[in-house]
Amino acid sequence: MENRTQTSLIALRRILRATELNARTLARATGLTTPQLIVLEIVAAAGRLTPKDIAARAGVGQATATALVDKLEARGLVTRTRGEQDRRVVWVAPTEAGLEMLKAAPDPLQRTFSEQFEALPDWEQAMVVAALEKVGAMLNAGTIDASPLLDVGAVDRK
Amino acid sequence: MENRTQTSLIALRRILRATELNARTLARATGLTTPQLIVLEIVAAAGRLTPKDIAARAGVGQATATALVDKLEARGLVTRTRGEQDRRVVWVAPTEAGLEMLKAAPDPLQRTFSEQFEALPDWEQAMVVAALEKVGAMLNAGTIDASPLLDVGAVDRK
DNA sequence: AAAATATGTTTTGATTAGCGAATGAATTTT
DNA sequence: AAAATTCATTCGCTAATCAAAACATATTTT
Repeated sequence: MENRTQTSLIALRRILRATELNARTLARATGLTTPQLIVLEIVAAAGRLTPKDIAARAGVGQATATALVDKLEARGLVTRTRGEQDRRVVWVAPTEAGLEMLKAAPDPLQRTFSEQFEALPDWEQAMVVAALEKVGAMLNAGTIDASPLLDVGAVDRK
Repeated sequence: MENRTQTSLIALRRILRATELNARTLARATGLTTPQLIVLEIVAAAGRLTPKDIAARAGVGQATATALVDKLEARGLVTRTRGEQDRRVVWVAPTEAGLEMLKAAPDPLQRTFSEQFEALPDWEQAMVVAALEKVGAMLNAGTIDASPLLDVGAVDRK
C-alpha cells in the first residue's frame, strides 16, 4: 500500500475536519451557519439575485435556498422584493446589516487560511496553489462534476 | 489583494465541494451517509469499540455516536454486545455484512483520490503531500484546539 | 379570449446529523 | 452502605436537504 497515498488521505481528512470545526466556531460566534453565510456572500457579491440563481451558485436545491433565505431575512440580513416586470421572480438583496455582518465576521476558514498563506515564502505559496488545484482536479474527475456553479470565489468582494 | 491567496482559497473550496458531492454519491449508491461510513470504518479498523471511543475517534458527541450505531445496527452492519466484566459498556463490532460493505463500497473520495494520486509522478506526489500537510497545519492553527481528539487518521488502518 | 404549458417560488413532509440535558444502570470511592 | 463517577441511551430541539405538491404569474397554442 502506497504510504504516501495514506499520508495524503490523512492530510485531506484533517483539512476537512478543520473545516467542520471552523464552521462550528462560526456558528457560535455569529449565529450564522456555513450555508447561510455562503448564501449571504453570494447575494452580496451579486448585488441581488433570485432564489433560483442562489440555488445554482450555492449548489443546493431551490427549496433549500428558500429556507436559507428565510433565515437570513428573519435576521434582517437580506430583503425580498418582487420583480417589477416579472412578478414571479423575487429579488434577494443584502441589507446594510448584512453587509456589515460580512465585514465584521468574515469566514473564519478564509481568515485563518489567508493570514498564514500570505506569510509563506513565495515558493511555498506556489507549491500550495499548484497542489490544491491538482487535488481539486483529481477529486472532480471522480464526480463527473455537475458543479459548474461553484464560483464561491466571489467571496472576495472587496 | 494577493491573487494567489484567492486562487488557493477557490481551490480549497472546490475540494470541499467535491467532497460533498462524493458524499451524496455514496449515500445514493450504498444507502450509507458519510458519518455512518466513517463509524463503520472506525469500528472495522478496531475490531470492536465502545460508543465512547467511537465518538472520540469520529469527533462527535456520544449521543450522536449512539444514533449512528443505531442506523448501522438496523441495517445489520454492526452488532452490539454488553461487556462481560463491565456491563456498562457496549461493544460495537462489524458483522460479515458490514465488512463486505466496506470492501464493496469503499469511500468514493478515497478511491477516486487514491487512483489518481498513485498515477502521479514521484515529485508531484511529494509536492501534494507536503502541501496538504501544510494546509492542514495552517487550518488547525486557527482552531486552537478544542480538537484534541481529531485523530480521524485512524481511518487509515491498513 | 380561453386553455394549455412553462416558469419561479414557496410549502409540505421526510430523513439525517448533531448538541445538550436528563435518565438509567453499573462500578468505584469514601 | 451511601455517594460519586462513568457509560450508554433517550429526549427535545435546531438545521440542512431533498422531492413533490401547491401557487402565482407568464407565455404560447388553439
